[in-house]
Amino acid sequence: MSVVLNFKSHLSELFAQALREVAPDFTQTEILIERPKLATHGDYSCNLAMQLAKPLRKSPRDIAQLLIAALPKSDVVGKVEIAGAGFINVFVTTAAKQKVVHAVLQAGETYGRGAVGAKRKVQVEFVSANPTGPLHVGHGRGAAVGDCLCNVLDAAGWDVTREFYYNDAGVQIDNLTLSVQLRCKGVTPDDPSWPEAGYRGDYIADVAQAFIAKEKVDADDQHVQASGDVNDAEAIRHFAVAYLRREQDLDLRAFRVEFDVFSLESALYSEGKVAATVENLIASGHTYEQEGALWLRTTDFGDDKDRVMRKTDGGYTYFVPDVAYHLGKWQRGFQRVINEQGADHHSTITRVRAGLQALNVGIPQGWPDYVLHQMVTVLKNGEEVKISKRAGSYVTLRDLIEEVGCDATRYFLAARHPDSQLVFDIDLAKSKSNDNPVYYIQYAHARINAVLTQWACNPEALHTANVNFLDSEYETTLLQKIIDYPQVVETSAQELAPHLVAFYLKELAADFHSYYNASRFLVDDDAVKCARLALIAATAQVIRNGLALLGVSAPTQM
RNA sequence: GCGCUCGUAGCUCAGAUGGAUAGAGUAUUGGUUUCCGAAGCCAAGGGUCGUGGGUUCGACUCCCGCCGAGCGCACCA
Repeated sequence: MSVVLNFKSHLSELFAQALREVAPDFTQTEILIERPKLATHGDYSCNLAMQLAKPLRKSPRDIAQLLIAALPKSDVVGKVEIAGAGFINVFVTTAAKQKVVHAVLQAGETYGRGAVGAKRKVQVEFVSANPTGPLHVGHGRGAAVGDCLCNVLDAAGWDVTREFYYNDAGVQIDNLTLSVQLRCKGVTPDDPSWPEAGYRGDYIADVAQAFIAKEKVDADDQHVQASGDVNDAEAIRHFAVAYLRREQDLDLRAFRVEFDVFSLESALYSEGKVAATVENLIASGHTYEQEGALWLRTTDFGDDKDRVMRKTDGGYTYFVPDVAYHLGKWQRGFQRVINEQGADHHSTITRVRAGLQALNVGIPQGWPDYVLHQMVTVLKNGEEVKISKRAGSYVTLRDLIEEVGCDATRYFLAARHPDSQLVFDIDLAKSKSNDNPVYYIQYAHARINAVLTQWACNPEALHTANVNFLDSEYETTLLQKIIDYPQVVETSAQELAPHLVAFYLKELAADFHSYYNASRFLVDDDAVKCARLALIAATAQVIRNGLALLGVSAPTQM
């Protein structure tokens, strides 16, 4: 006999059976089981009776009465009540809830993992910063959200590939090359001859110095040796890109973010994929020539105006390699592709999708998915810091990690809905870092560890604890919260909203802290002691599992 | 002007698929430790969910108008 812990789906099945008996003609009605906000409304609530009121021409409360009478017997279901306009409120038996403790202790770090992803291949592209400067706060948000999203999808059973795409061709790289070259020749940004589009940050001087010193750089499986020849623009370009890629990589590593695949824009050209894509688009009949340029009729696919593909100078606009790149993602067999980007890139969505539709190779409309995070505003000394790459005014991800710490930075950047703008107050994060909710969660974990350490027995003994003793209000609340965890992971993956995990953990920690303050654990009665310790050990496990999804550490002491 | 995202407590933010009395944290005020970690706990005050309509048994949630904020509107990426 398997232990029922997914009460939601279990109840859903019970109500489906009752529905077949009460209203055989309406078995298609969707059965919604939700968690009521108020404890007095039970553990789970069903509004089926209200939905059936109209078609059955009966009062919701009467229908509720019939449904309850037809509900199959289950060990899970305790009290069932009709409330309000016709809600059916179900109270789950404490015995059923108590079973979660051993389930968690047995499952360990796999507790909360699900199978809805069915091992389907999903690719998440995120950060994808151009190698023209250090990573800043905005990239940090992308890194935190993207990485947590990957963790959550993985936990939900998807086969996740993390990918970083970088533009190592095009005008911005030309500007970078020129800027480094000028620096090599001793020209500084305050010189009147410094180009308008040049990069002015101090890091340009670092790159130039390294190039002149003939340094060797390892990045993305490439090993680049600087020639030191300041007149060789191609050598400078190659070196500068590798150098900045290495710097970004070090930052990402310090932020605990790792990628499976790095894709280069230049490779799309050298492998002929851009040219092939252009030919296919021309063959599709969705292009035309006008004023010496080649256009794609993106208005055929919902864009507000057509877009240039090939400029009058013969070069391609950026979105052509983008389409080629995404075609490649499709051909690599990803049923699902998610692009995590800053909201300032939202205009590319329509263009890329239009290009893919125009290719007419069976890519579904609305493919790929996008998660766009809104902009991050940085406050320092109470004033907004304007971020300008060219001017070199920056708040780098490295600064944040060093000043605030990796855990707090990750939590802060991932714990908000991507759609909402984020104010990162550096002074607050630095000077009052104890206010950060991440410490509240970690503290709960450390506290549990302290108790278990003082108990000084083998935790294996907890596997045989008699959980029947866990019946106080604090305990059932905590049990229910632990039971909710797998559902949180699933919803988080479904909504592409990793911040839900962060909020859940805060609630879990709060339930634990309340329990902790109202209870004693190292009591004389061995059976009671083991039961309580088993519960908090399970709580610690869920905290660890949740923090792991956020990429935040779970210290045993702090 | 057009498009995307948003507007919830003084501040920072949750409220998936419409549900019952809209929630946390922080700040403010008061209480809490001879006892396992007080980075904690308990309690109080604080709201016309930007605004005006609409849809229905029911709207913070869906639709329309208006006001406000951010981001886009290149043969840059």
